Amino acid sequence: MQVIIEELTAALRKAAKEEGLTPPDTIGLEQPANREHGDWSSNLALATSKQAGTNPRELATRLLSRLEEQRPAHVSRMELAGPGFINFHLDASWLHGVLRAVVADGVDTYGRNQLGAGRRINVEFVSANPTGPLHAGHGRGAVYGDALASLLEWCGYGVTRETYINDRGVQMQTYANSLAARAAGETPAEGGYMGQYIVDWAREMPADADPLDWGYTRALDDQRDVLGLLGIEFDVWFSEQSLVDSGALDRSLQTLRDRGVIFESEDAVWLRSTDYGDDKDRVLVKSDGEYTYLTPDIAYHADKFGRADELVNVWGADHHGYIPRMKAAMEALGHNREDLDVQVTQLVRLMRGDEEVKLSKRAGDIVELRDVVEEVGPDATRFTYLLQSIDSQQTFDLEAAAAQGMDNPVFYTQMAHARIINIVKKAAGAGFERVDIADANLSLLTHEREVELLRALFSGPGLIEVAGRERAPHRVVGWVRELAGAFHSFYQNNDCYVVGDNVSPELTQARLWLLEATRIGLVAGLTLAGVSAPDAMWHDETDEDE
RNA sequence: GCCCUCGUAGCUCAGUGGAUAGAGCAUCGGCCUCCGGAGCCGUGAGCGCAGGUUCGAAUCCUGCCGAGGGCGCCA
Repeated sequence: MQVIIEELTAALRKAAKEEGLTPPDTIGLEQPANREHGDWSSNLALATSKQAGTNPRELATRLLSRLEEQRPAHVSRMELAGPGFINFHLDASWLHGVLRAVVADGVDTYGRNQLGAGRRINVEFVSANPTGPLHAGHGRGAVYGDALASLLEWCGYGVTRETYINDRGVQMQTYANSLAARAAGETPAEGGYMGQYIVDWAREMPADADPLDWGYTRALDDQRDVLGLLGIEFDVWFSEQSLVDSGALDRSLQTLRDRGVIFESEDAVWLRSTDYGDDKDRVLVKSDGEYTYLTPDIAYHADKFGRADELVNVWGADHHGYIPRMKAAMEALGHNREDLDVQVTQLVRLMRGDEEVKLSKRAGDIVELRDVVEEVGPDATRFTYLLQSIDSQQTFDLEAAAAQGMDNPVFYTQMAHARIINIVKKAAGAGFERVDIADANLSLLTHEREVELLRALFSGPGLIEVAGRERAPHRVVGWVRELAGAFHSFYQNNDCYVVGDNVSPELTQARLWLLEATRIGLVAGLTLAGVSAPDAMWHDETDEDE
């Protein structure tokens, strides 16, 4: 599918060499935003004019005459433009090859790449304390982490989805105490968990149950359940306690000691993290003999490095200050700091229309993720979380996310898929089944709307690779919305009926294949987002007979 | 005070160093008997401020202003 880039690049490189220049390793070639600037544009002359000892426009003119001697395939016209760009105008024929390639790939292959080259990558996300339900903020990290994992799989990584359970330490004990207090009809002690869910769960708890064990299971089940609603399943639920039980924690502490990066002071054990870029040294073992939070987490990350080549952590914004010390610790253990990538999700503000949603019915000062999913549905929840870059704070409007209308991006995108399914069904009803693609005359697809659709399909794979590199699944979502938009424009246009009195059977065939390619793109994009591609957006009486 | 993220259209947000910065909603003006109904087409309006690097900066660097978050022998 990228063959057009290779051909144009090769032609440009050849022309540069003929001019006695050493072309850069990667020749700039892009699809200009402005269609008047052609289908493809190269900055080669701008980038090498200094080397050539002439001005960019002069150089571009010379390169153009070289290119004219052996015009690359599909090129209908080339021109010098602006400060020295070389613009290529192509026949629509280059896109017909794209259509064939998309269809040959199918939904399971379209857009895949080998960015990861089979490297093992561990994506850790959610990692919430097993002391209560997940809230809306967790939802953003959960959906982001899951979509990122899917994206990385698509980019040729071997992916492990993992979450860390903070199942030891004071938080757990506080939680158990709070449950016990509520079970006894008392208010939890100062600093305890005050949410309504504690009251509810204490009521469920059998009288003879151990609040710690029972509460742990109850919270984890709740988390697993709500994640399941969103289609999120972890390969590994990693217990912090297991690091103590297995001796892994002591071993990693010993390794740090052996490496000479530990010192003792004021009755505490410290990591000399300032040697590795941290702004202060960190306590690993407190003067009372207890570990800090950091210590088991170091052992945990060391364990993950034993199972993967690269680590990605998805953390909430409130943990960002923790990054330098964890990177320092990994470097102190001999790992590459670049192999630990921490992605930080900024805060989510929940709205319902114009009104800010601050309180959950049950959880005290947070809104439960479960409430969000139940109000807007799994697909819309995922899609909405994924609309924006995690670097920006997000305003999540429950009302808008739940709306059944084209204003809602998830509905809009899924609707494109449903429309395609329906058109194909109607075509079949009119006696049109797709012929073999080799027998279809794709060169009939030259309408502006058709060309736009094909361009969107062309750009998908490149965009997915960029998204994978940038760890930015929201870009895939942006792309699939664009594809849906291109389809809706095509669909709505009165010149582009697939089946109709004014449409030749040959054109119907070509358009059916265009629909199939579009369907593949939509399914691939929606799948990467973890969102369904429904065949219909609603049912009426006649449909329900089936 | 130091660190992180953000600051783009009236609003919510995109934008891999490229040319005239995009989309949705809202405004205004057209269109829609057709495959499926919540549409389609067009219009106006913007890169927080000041420097710097570059042939070229919303993008990279520095400073300032503003918003949010973080700076524990808490987790």
